[in-house]
Amino acid sequence: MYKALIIEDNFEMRDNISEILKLADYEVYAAENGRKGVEMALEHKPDIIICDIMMDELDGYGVLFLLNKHLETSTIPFIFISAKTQKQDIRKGMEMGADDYLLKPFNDIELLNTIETRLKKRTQQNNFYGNSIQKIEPLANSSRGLPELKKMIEDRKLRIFRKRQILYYEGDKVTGIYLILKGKIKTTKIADDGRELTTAIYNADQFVGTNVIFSNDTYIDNAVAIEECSLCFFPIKELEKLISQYPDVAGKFIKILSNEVCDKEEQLLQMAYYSVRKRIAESLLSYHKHHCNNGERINLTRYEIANLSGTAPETVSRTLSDFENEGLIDKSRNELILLNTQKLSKLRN
Amino acid sequence: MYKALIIEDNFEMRDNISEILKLADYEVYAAENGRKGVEMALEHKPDIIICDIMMDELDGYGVLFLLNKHLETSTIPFIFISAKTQKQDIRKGMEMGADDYLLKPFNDIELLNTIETRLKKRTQQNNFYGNSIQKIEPLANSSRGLPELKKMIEDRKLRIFRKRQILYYEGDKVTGIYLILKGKIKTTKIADDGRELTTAIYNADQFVGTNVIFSNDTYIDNAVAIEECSLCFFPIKELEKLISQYPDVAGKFIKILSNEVCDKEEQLLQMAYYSVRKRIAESLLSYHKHHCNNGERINLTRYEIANLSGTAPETVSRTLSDFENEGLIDKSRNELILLNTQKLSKLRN
DNA sequence: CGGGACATTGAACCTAGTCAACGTCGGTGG
DNA sequence: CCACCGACGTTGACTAGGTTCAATGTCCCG
Repeated sequence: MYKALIIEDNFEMRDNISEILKLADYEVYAAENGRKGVEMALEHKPDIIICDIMMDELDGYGVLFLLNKHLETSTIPFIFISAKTQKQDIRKGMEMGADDYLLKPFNDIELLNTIETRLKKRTQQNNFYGNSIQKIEPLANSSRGLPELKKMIEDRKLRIFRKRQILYYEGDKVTGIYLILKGKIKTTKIADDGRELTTAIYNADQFVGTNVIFSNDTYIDNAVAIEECSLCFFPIKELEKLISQYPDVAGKFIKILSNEVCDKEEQLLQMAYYSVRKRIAESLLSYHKHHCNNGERINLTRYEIANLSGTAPETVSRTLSDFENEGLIDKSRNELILLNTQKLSKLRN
Repeated sequence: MYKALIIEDNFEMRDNISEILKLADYEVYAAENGRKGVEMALEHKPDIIICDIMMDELDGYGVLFLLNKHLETSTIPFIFISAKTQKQDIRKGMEMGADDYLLKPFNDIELLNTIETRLKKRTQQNNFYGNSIQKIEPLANSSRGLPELKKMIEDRKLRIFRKRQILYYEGDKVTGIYLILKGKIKTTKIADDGRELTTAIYNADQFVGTNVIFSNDTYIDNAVAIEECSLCFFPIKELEKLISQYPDVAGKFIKILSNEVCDKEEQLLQMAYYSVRKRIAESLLSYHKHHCNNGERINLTRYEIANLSGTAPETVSRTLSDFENEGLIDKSRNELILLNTQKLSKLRN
């Protein structure tokens, strides 16, 4: 029997939903404001949470934010209910990690369907989780501390992030870092005028946010899922404790970090002195090398390529057309193929 | 009684110098080629080495290179003798860490003077060394491994680098990293067309070359002394062993590295989207903040500022003139004073 | 005092950003 | 099912910022 938690300040609405769910054989908990909702979630560990957005004591976004901070509640499917049809509101909810959206008014069927879909999806994820943990094996290959690291991975449930969902913003208080089990994450920095620079793209088996370990209270860049991802979250304190105990874990992160420094230095040189043409070529080559394993195509938008190479989208468009004319690449609207990586890597400046 | 080692393939020359030195009460060893010279240096640990450049088996540069790799011999004063008056040859020798240059022909007085000067200088350095080790104290403040690190620092003799002397080149095999006791070091990368980007400037109490720990076989940037420096060298293997043993040492380096990553990301953003005007301002501010503690002036050449901000020296010149007209800085030929750091940091792009 | 390194200034040129118009695709709603 | 909208891509024209080349000036060192 599944446990469901309803957080809704309107009495009628709350009662109504409770009734429906009880009839559908759920064990139902109900809270009349956000604060109580969070308390109940932590106490009862429900299997699913349905939460209104507009509430007095603590609104739905706040509830989601708080629950995400606790490991035990961060993986519970979370459904917003709201009359807000504004796209940006939905977007905001999704970015924060809500799993679904119920728009008022909705009927019983819609409600139950939505909940069931989410529960089913979560079950699938947990099955998948069994596989992805094996992929971690090589990461935790030997000696003392790394098995502990592996155990940390196993202990925690994985978290699913949707495309475009935000892991953290620059300036957010540091909670922890993420290991990617599946999918791609990009980290970005935003310039004063709003232009965005993609500082890195991470793949499965890589850590995101390592640059805050032992150094920062707040994140110094933004991290966003660029496709559906499953991630494993490591609370910073536990991780730092682990590092302080096990030199092999520490060594692993030193290695990761010094590689990052090397990469960034290289990027820096390119940014400083290479022509846009060359920078775009390098961006494509690098992306291809790290993220297109078996003949996969490059599926970045012009805008994303521009952010990677620090240019304007129009310039990317032009340059790609040039490349195509010169027989260096093949391009369609949303796919790129590198035809001559040799030549691409040896462009004149 | 000082021990002197002469490495010289010409018999007459070698014999001649030996005689002079013996008369001056040195204990003299002589080798007739580079290979033997290195062996003897390692065996006898002389107090000073006089070495010819042009030799068959192993030339003077090779001797110096090999001796620098061994800790026990790397701090021995090293004097080249050569008929080469070419400036670039002298420069090369100096860059490699030779302490002085004797040009053929030279007389007895010149020889003895040169040797004595070097020996005296080395003694002074060793005295100074007693102070600088105390400066390290705060670095090795607590807990288990850091005292070991401190011991490593104490155990090894410091090495003096002259202005413009090279610590390592990009592509060189990694031997170790350096801790700065006094002076400033810059790391640079060179673009294909020869333009140079300064990736960082390091100060006393900072480590240079941390980005190779656990990751690279060869250095990925160049490191040069920008003023007279005393450095402490850590062989990479010993350091990595220490890190593997002591988590607090590891933690220290993780902290250093993640800070570096953060810095470089910020630089990257600036390089990508900031105007040259703003980049130059940021370079000045950053240099001022980190390297001009108590009202010191900024003493970088236009060329160096250009390398820091990824521009052309002419542009720096122009921009600085603009800044001066706007009352933001005061400048003379070789000194800059920031008059209005507030305004400088808030330039429009 | 002369040479060389560094700094300044001018002028020409060119790369890449910006603004704008238009094309194309996919999804949504009437 | 079609029309429309919005997001993304392409192309053109214009512009400005910055590099480059070159000439000249200034300081420091031997």
